[in-house]
Order: sequence, then C-alpha cells, then structure tokens
Amino acid sequence: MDSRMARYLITSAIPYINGIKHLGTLIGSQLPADLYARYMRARGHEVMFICATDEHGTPAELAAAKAGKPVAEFCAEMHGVQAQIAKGFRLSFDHFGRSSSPQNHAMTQYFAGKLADNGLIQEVTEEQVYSKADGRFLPDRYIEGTCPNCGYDRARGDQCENCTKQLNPTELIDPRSAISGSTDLEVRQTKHLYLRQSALKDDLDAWIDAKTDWPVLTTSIAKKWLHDGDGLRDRGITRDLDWGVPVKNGDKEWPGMEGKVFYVWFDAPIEYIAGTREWADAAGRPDADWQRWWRTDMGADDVTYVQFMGKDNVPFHTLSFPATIMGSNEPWKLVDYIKSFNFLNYDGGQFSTSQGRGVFLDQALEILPADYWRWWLLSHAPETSDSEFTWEQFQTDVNKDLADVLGNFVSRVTKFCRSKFGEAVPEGGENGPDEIALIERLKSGLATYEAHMQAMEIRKAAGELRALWVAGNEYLQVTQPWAVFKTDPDRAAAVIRLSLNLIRFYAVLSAPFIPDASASMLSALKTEDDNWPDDLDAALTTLPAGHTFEVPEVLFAKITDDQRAEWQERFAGTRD
RNA sequence: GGGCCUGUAGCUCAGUUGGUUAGAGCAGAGCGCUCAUAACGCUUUGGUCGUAGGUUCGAGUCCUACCGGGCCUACCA
Repeated sequence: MDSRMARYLITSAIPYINGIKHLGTLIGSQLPADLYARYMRARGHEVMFICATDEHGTPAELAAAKAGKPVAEFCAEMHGVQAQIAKGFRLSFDHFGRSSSPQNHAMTQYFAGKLADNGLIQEVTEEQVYSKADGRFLPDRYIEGTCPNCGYDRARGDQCENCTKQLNPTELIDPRSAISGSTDLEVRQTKHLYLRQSALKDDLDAWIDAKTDWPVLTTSIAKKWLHDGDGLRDRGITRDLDWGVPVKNGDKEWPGMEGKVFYVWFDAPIEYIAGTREWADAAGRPDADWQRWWRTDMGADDVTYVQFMGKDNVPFHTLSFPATIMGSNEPWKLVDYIKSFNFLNYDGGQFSTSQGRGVFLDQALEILPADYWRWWLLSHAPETSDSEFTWEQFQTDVNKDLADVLGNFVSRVTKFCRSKFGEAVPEGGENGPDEIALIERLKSGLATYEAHMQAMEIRKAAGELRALWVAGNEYLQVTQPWAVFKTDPDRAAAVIRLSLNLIRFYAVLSAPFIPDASASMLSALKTEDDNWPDDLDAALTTLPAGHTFEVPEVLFAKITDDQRAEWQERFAGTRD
C-alpha cells in the first residue's frame, strides 16, 4: 500500500426532498463534491463520499399533501427519483442515504442526549401560532396578513416582502394561514428545546479563526453570526410536527416533549454520520467500518473531512453542526475544510423552483448526456461570485471545448491511424525534439492541474485540463503526421503512437469531469489501465506498438443552433 | 436598516503581500493546414479595470463616498 495514501471523508449538502432540483443546486454542492471524490480516488486515496436526501420539515409535509400522499410514502418516492437523477449525473456517492433513516433517528437522539447530559439543552416555553383548520402550528413565514407598516396585504409572518420590515406574526393585521387561507388562528403555548450555542461561542470562534485557508465566503458568514448583535444566539432544535425524528434523550423518553420532533436543521447534518452508518449496515459491515471515518478515537484521526455546500447552508455547517459535535464532548470528527459556492443564475435571473424557471435535473438529462452538463457547470462553478448560465454560452463552450478540442482530437488521431496504419498502435520511429517538448509541456500542465484539484480550484483546474487538450492539437500541427507520412512513415508512426497514448492520458485526467467520455475513450483504446500518470514517460508508453484499438463513435455531438433555440424557448418559463 | 460578497475587453472570467507596455477562453478579423465532428494551428482587433475623490514615487490592487448586482439577517430549507 502506498505510504502517501490518505483518507478523505467528503460530504455534499443534502438536497431537500420536496421536488426535483435544478442545475444551480447541482453545481452548488453535489457536482464539485463528486469531482473531488473522483479525483482523490484516482490518486489512490481512500474516499468515503456521502450524500442523502433531507426529508423532514414543513415543506416536505406540504409537498406530500399537495401530491395527495402520506409524507413517508412521498419521501420514499422522491428519494428514489433523486437517487435516479444522481445516478444519471454519475454522482459517485459511496452511499446516498435518507435523513429519515432509523440510523439517523438513533444518531440524532443520541446527540441530543449527550448535549442534554452536558447541560447544553434548555427547555423554553414559548407562544406560537396554531391553525385549527390546518391542525398544526405554523412557522412564521406560513402566516400571511397585512403589513402594519406599509399595508401590503401578502406580508409574511417573518418579514414583509414589500417594505422589507421584519415582523412578528402577531403584528400582522388579519392574519391567515398561508397553507389553507384559514383565519381561525390562535396563539398557543408550547415547549421547545434550545441548543445553547452561546455557551460554545468562544470555542467556535477560536475554531473558525484557525481556519485561515477557508474561502472568505465561508468564514465571513460564520463570523457575522458569531459577532452580530449579542453574538451567537441559542437555537430552537425542536418543532411541533408529525414528520421527523421524535424527540428523545438518547433511547429514553423526554418528559414533556411527547409528540414533538427535532428541527430539520438539527438532524440533517447528523445524517452525514448516520449515512455512513447506513452504508456500513447496507453492506453488512461492522460498526467499526463507519466509526473509523467519524471517531477520532477509532481511527478517524488521519481523516481529512471536506464539506461542499451552497452559501445558504454555511451557518449550519460552520456553527450549529460543529456546536452539536463539540457539545457532545465526544471525539467525533469535525470538518477540516468547507468549500462553499455562490449561486448559478439563469439567463439574467434566478433559477426558480416555484416558477419553474430554468433547467431541472430530470429535463437536463433528457436533452443531453451528463458529461455536457458536468463539464460546463464545473468549468463555470460559481466560486468567487454568482455566475450565469445562458444557452448561447453553454452551446459555444460545450461545442468548442468538448467536441472541437477534445472530441475532434480523438477522432483525427484514431481515424488517421486507421487509414494509414490500421487499427493498432503503429511501430517504428522514435521520440525527437517535438516529443520532448510536448512531454515537458504535459509535465508542467499536469503538476498545475493536480495543484488546482488538490486546492479545489475548480475553474482553474478545468482551464488547465482544457489547455492540455489543446496541447495535443498543437503537437499534431507541429509534427504534421499526414504530410510526413508520405516521405517518412516511421516518423508519422512515432507521432501517432504518442498521440494514441495521449488519448489515454486525457481519459485518465478528464475522468473526474467527464467520466462517461473517459470510459468511452479507454474502451475505444481497448485498455482498462486508468492509472494516474505519476510517471509521465511510462504513462505515455502504456499502449505499446501492436496494441489494437477501434475508432470510437463521435464522443460529443455538437449542439445545433436549432436545438439551442428550442431549449431556450422550452425552458424560458414554466416547467412543462 | 445592518453585515458580507461583487462590478476588469461584445460574452464568461483570471489578476498573487500595490511595482515596468492589464491577461485567458469564447465571439470578431486575417493567414496557414487539410488527418479530423466545416474540425485544428498561428497572428490579430477589442478595456480612462462601475463613478468621483484620496493615500503613495507608483493603485485593477489600499482608504472614503456614491451608483449597480447578489447573498445573509437566525421559525423555509
């Protein structure tokens, strides 16, 4: 076993269950996480890549009601749909779990118990709005009414969208349920558990301060919450809902909390741990197999834990979840690096699930292979600011990068070889100055690529990868095997032999971005050797003279103007 | 209202601790090549770096104000 082998625990923010997600959520966490996981595996490291569906909370109940199904059934179905989509995009989760799993129930109750043991849970009696018609308590924003400030008649209970004034639901004039429209509301007393995050503020602050290499986006949001106003506030971690993890103290009942569940943002991050346990259970593995990823006293001390998420999820991952871990006073693994992303906009506006604006993941896979989306989204990942999807840009970028630069390189090399030498790596000739120059170029480019991938500089990594594809075309232009062949076939053979090996080199390097195309390339070359080119010279002679191959189908068909126009029209407004 | 992020060529974006003539890809123009998905290569036209001040020998880079975009603001997740 390689002594440089390291262990990487990678989690993607878990997507909410209430519907099919759009391209923005894919690039915000799952896709970059997958890129990183694939890269680390390719480098020979041991990887545990966990994702799941986030299934609890009011929106899930409402979505189920709208679909006319029991919420458990609805979630099970939607989990299946999301799992299928994840598979379609080639997301290489080691396990795609569910926050509603028995494992997560147990783990969530376990952590709550530990926090209570350590004096970090406080019971608070508070007043909340209850809707008799809906038979449920209403979260602030599910109460609508007239704004006392500006008179807007569809103000929400937390804030008026018209005048932006922050509100309490009780301040609304003529309040009504946003769910049923019922005005039969009353204020009731109810008891809830609060996580005393404030008690851990200094620990969290010191911990965040030490993370000088984290993205500014990540640390600035955390610090804002830590220092704003009176500092980090305690947070309610229970809700009056039917669907969720029942409130328990470990495996014991929690007196006075009957019929209540934990708040979705308390149990959702714990699912990262529980999901790993689901993985072990599903494979019939012992507990030690998941614990070695999560317990620093059981082997996780050499694990590097990286989380991926959109910026909207940062507070929960920098504060609440770490507070849960720290507050347990047990040696659970804390995150080492948080890679956060801005949002992807759609043609000048936002993607909108409610308005059906933008491209949803099931539709995306209907119209184009996963690699097209993976490449474009990753090479435009919103790392420094919100970024923009337009169909024109998507079409020109994908056609140029994938079809012209990479796909066409594969075509011209394999077809030229077939017509002049047959479908086998040709023999004869040897490397000269052009080859030495190319290999030098590849060597430095490879080092740059590896550095960017290691640092999760995704756009820069994509740029360098593309530059390496270009280097292949430049090499052919310089060596001109089609002209040289007429006078010196051996020389042409040497060029093509290296070029065919270059295709394998590209397939290996590109696999984290475009796994399907990479597989096609390897399969056309009739090789299963996908080893990382740690030794570049050896890597470029992997396919010896005489090794047979076949000319592959066109790797990437171009997006035509007609297609682009049609999709632009189809995805402009409401979801069909 | 407050906090943070952001505004660099037509488009999408890089620009390290402030240092000589501001970069890349795409799009546009020209040339070359003809093996290839009318693909590839080379050259090239585009920018008073949001605006106005300030600090400095020197500012895209630091400070202030203003204008525009975005996110968050703790009971949506």
